[in-house]
Formats: sequence, structure tokens, C-alpha cells
Amino acid sequence: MYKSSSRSFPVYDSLRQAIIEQALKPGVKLPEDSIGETFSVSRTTVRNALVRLDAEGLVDLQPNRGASVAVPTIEEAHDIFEMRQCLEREVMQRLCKMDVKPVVKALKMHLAEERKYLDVDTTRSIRLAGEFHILLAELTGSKILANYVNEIVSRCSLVLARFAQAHSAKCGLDEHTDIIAAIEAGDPEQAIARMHHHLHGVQDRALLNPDDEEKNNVSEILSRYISQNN
Amino acid sequence: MYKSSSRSFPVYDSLRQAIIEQALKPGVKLPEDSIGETFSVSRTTVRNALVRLDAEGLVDLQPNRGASVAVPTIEEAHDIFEMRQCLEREVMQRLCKMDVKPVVKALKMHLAEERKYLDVDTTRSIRLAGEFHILLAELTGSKILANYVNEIVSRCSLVLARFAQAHSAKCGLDEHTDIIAAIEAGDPEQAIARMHHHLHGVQDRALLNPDDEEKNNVSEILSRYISQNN
DNA sequence: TAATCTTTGATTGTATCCAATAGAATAAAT
DNA sequence: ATTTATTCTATTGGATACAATCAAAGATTA
Repeated sequence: MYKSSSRSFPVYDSLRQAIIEQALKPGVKLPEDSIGETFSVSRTTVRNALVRLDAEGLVDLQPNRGASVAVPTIEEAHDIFEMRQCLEREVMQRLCKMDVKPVVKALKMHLAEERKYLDVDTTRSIRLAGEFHILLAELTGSKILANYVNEIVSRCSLVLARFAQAHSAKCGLDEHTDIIAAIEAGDPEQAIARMHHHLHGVQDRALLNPDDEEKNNVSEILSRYISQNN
Repeated sequence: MYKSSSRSFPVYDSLRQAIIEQALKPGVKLPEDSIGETFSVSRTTVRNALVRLDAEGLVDLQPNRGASVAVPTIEEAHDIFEMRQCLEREVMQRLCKMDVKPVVKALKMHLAEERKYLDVDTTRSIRLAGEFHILLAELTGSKILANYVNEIVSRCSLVLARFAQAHSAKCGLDEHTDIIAAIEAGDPEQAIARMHHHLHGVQDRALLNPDDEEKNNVSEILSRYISQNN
């Protein structure tokens, strides 16, 4: 849908990657000028990239106030995860109806890659874990479903960046293995159940934190200190 | 997600509406110059709107060749309808879990509106029929789900414009009534079944046409005449 | 005549420019 | 001392301008 030939694509792609990998954290300002300088392009070009990212929900583009990395609220966080459950459920449903042999083969190859970088390259490991879910969606053959999953997985990264502890981002390799096994068995019920359990785990580690919403909420944090000083 | 204060919004919104209502048919070129003239804005502004529409899949923006209304293939058409089934199923599921009273009230008000313009104002009638599905999604309270449904309903309009007969676009008022009844009864199974049936009907009328894909395919049409001339 | 090359006109891609706005810093007033 | 006005600066919104590209028409060749 987005042609890589344009000059704005590298800008879009880099920003996207940086946001997903949490190098650019929620709320960080994205001034057109400085971004244009780093990529040696004009503001016009940067703007195009920002508009696309805004449409995807990764960037918040406010009139006359510029762009910043989107800051999901706790309500949006739940909304995003619920939507993800719905979409990935559909992926499981469809995959189990297909000829699972080539599907399983592709998945196992990816799994090997995941295992290879586990405990070696954390950034890459997290990226691969996310791409596992995108691969699942792509294997259904539905471009639209794959697109939606891709989008929702990105937004989940944003949610994790906002609410989760550092280590809770990596989703379990074993659970990925179990999901593949269920698909290989052609058992949709089990595949769906395992995916649900897997995603629920990620969600819980993110949204049931002791810090929870207070993490970036100054007044909440300060309120804990008031009583101590009295 | 998209702020209406900007100057590009009216351009975006008008184009979108025109495409959905099939005033701009699939494949029609959208030159930046002439669009800018009609709205009295610069190409920069038009371009922004086009980028957004491209991201939504309503417009096809090809490098150095400009924008045109997207032309879904028959495969994409099926893909879009399948995705729609998935999303609207989720809507039914969620609505039935809620307090259905205010939901049903809002739906019945909308239905009255639909009935009012049936056989009176065809354009408005079709628009209202589409908005019924968007209203359903909005009533779940999930912004993201509502957004996706909105997008997929628009793309379904494109599919209808490409493949369906003129009259097959209007989706039945009675079926909408039945769906509301199922929600009112708090019966998710039935609500889902009725929605599925409803959407399947729309899909069939569109994609099981005698013309089918050949509608805009010159070589296919001409091939029917070759044998007659021999 | 058919095929390939060349030119031309129209349209897009992108940089630059100026006006408008927001937010900060300073000054004035209560 | 705290609030309210008033600059001032940084940044965005959007128009314009020019270079790059494409598609079609015309010219050239076989």
C-alpha cells in the first residue's frame, strides 16, 4: 500500500521501527525540522511520513502543536489488546483450515531464528517475537488481515512502552512452540485457546503492574510522599 | 485521529464521501491540480488528503503516476468481505454482553431514520444503511473496533462499485430490524448468525453477478463477440 | 507498414518561503 | 507575591517554485 520509492518512506520506516523498539518513547516530541536534518530531506517529506504514522495510530499529530509519539491511555491499552485477541483468534481459525504443512514449516524456521537470538541480542529477540505474530497473519494469505495484525502489534508495543516493566516485553518462546504444535495438529480450538492464553499473559504482565497507570503520572507518585512527611 | 481543523480535512472528507457513494468510481484519476482548484487549496494540501486516503485503502497512490480511486480485484473483494464478517461478528459478540437497553434505543432511532428515507432518497438511504453498521460498532465503546469497521465498510462500498449491479447496494431494512431484535433478546448466537446471513447476502448480490469480474474487463467482454463473427 | 526513437506537454516529487500560531520569557499591574 | 499583559522565539500550516518523471504524439528508420 505504501510505495518504498518515495523519499518519505525511509523516514516513515525508521520512525516506525524506533517507536516499536521503544527507542522513541511515548510522548516524545517529533519536530519536523530536526527529523528532516537527520534524514537530509525537507519538512514536506517528513510531514508525509508523520501523516502516515498518525493514520496508523503510532504518532499523535495535533494541529499547530506538531507530532509526538502517541501516548495510549489505560483504556486504549485495554482496547488495543482486546482487538488484538479478536484478530489473532481469526488468524488461528483460518490457519487451521488450511494445508498446515507449509505453514508449520515456515513457522518452525522462524522459531529457530527466535531461539538463535534469545539471550544473545535482546532487541532483535523482541523484534523477532513480534514478527512471529505478523508471520502467522501473513500465512493466512489475507493481505488485509495481515495488515491489521501488523498495525495492532505495533500499537501493542506502544502500550508496553507506556505501561510495562522492561523485561515483560519478551513473549515466551515456549508458548510460540505450543501454538505451532496446535496448528500442526489442525486443532482450531486448542490453537485459539493457546493464543488467547499467550496474549493474555503479555497483557497481564503489562497492565497488571504494581506501578500501573501511575508510572508516568507525577501527581499520583507525589501523593505517596505527602503522608510520609506529616 | 484526524483533526478537522486542518485545511486538508474537507478535501479528504469530500473525496471519501464521493468514493463511498460511488460518485467517483474505481479507477478514476484524481489529479492534484484540479482537485486543488475545486477546493481552492494548494497541491500540498490535496496531497495530504490523498496520502490519508491511500493509507485507508480507498485511493491508490502510485509513484510518479498520481492518485486514482482504488480498484479492488476479485480476490481483494473476497478478502475484504471475509474481514468484515470477522469484525462485525466481534461487534455482535460485544454488544450482547453489554447493557442492551440504551444500545437498542439508539439502534431503533437510527432504524426510524432509515425507514424515513427508504424509496425517497436513494443516496441517503444507502448512506444510512452503511452508517447502521458503523453505529453498531461505535456502540461497543471500542474506538479501535469502530475505526476498523468504518474502514472496512468504506472498502466494501468500493467493492460494490466495482462488481455489483446498481440496485444490489442497498442492504435490507428488515434484516437490520431482525439483528436489533436479536441484540434486544441478548442472544449472541442469533445476533451473530443474523449478521452473518445479512452480510453474506450483500456479498452474494455483489460477487455472484453474471457479469462478475468481466464487468470492466474489456478483453473478457470482447472475447464473447469473437465467436459470433465467425 | 510496423517498430523504435525523440520530443513535447502534463503531472508529480520535493525544497523553499512566508504567514499564522503556540508557548516561553519578560514586563506591568494589582 | 501573584496574577495578567505583552513581547519574542521556535515551530507549524500551507502556497509557490522548480526539477524530475511519465505518457502520448510525432519523427525516424528499417
